[in-house]
Amino acid sequence: MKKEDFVKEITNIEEDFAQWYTDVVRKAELADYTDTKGFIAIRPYGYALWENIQNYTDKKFKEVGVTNLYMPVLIPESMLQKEKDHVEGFAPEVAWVTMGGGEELEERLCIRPTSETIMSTMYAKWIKSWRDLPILGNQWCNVLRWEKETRPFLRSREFLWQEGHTVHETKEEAEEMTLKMLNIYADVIENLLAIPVLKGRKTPKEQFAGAEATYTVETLMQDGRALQAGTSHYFGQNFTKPFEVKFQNREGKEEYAYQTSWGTSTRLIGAVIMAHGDNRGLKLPPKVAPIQAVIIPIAQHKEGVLEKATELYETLNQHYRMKLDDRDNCSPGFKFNDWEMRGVPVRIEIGPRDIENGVAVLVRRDNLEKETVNLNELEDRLGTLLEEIQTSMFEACLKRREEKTTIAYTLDEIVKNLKENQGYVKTMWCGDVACENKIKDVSGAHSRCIPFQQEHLADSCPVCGKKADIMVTWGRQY
RNA sequence: CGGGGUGUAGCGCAGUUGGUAGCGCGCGUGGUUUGGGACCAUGAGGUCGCAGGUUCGAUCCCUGUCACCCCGACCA
Repeated sequence: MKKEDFVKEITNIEEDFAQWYTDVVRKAELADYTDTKGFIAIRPYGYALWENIQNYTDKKFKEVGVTNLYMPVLIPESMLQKEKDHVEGFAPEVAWVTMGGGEELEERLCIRPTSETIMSTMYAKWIKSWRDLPILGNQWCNVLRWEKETRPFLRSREFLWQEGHTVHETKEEAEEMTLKMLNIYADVIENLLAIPVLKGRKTPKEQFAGAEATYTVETLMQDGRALQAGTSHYFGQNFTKPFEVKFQNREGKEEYAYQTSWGTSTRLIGAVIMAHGDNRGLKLPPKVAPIQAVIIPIAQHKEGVLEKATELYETLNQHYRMKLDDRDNCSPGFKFNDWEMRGVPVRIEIGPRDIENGVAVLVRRDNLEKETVNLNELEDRLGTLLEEIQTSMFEACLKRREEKTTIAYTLDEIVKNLKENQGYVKTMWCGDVACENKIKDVSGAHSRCIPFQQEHLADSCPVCGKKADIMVTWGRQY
């Protein structure tokens, strides 16, 4: 087969980013479409990625005292109705169960789009006194949202996520928890997934249905579109009042508790694909890669090659997630491309020539640089190389984000910058939702957030010209 | 949900002015190969997205529907 034919295997990333994305999802065997719209099958390689994200995140949760629990997938309609804003926000995309055991149900049950209502209901039963607080619960589960437009990992009708729901004695403690969890998300995304985040608070318009404040970690993809990667909400007493989550405080008086919730999903897999990938396919940061290095024997039928490769595998596999590709029905060249498509950070080539010289060849996926390493230094070098790759992938991503971030002082500039550069546009904002809507209408960009790191760019709002002292970052989103 | 596009073998595509299908890759088997997508031989694999309609006959024409992709509106 000629080389040009293989190039067509996935769409060129510069030509059609969206198609490139779905090609990579399929060719790297992360996920596949099923017969039901918006429901994907996550394949073993994609699920392994999710498990690595889960393990890292779950450990961070537990370090701050969060414990896992599980709530039912079905929620009675009356329970969902209790918080007005929340229902209004979610009702349009809820799926309902109306039959059971062949009979119509007395009350229809919704398939959870999120679990604030049932969590609050159960917490109300468990909380009597201030001594029962805080409750720091989290569940790893699936939820359903009947989306119109779907795309693997980024927006499917069913998705896997974690949702944490905590209840506190005081407003201050709940607010502190909200930010603590946001910082864990930032840690996961930056340190594990090698994607820089923009931390900030959502504008009231973009806030979660029922929240008093929503904080977000925003990421930017290679095509310049923004992706909300995780959110953390402070609810105040918005849910504890209708759900009667009450406790006797230290003075013996009955009081409503303060609540938070926070979530991140398999969408993070989509973020990894779109933040790092290239025309060879997926590019995985070493820390999250299911396979950190693949060993490819060259001329493996020759005396001693496979033995040496196996020996290397067994040694390295004690400290790294390794794979030995000993398939005898494909050529080395095929294997190189195959593992590049799957984004494995390092490839180790070992052939007769290397064995004779006591070396192996290491090739890094991120920039395809090759180096020859003595076998007795291989283990150490692999370790430092994986760290180097992790760091340089983060830096490359950060650099792209900086290049795609601009400042605008007028409405025209916002539109112009988004058209020319995509990416983030920073402006001042007066705080009026009318100006926010205006920007969305003319540019197609939503406010990403009010970044924690504020800058004073100007004195007035680019839309209405009134006094503005809030800086907002805008961008077109997924 | 509006505008546009695409559905033929696992993947990429031909094709039949209406007479029920072919190519390349991949896959099975045997052999030769192996430092960037190997080669020879041989073989398996398709109710032409689905449902109606027109017709002696539909993969092809008509209608509907479903799925996927793109651009908008809505959302993790």
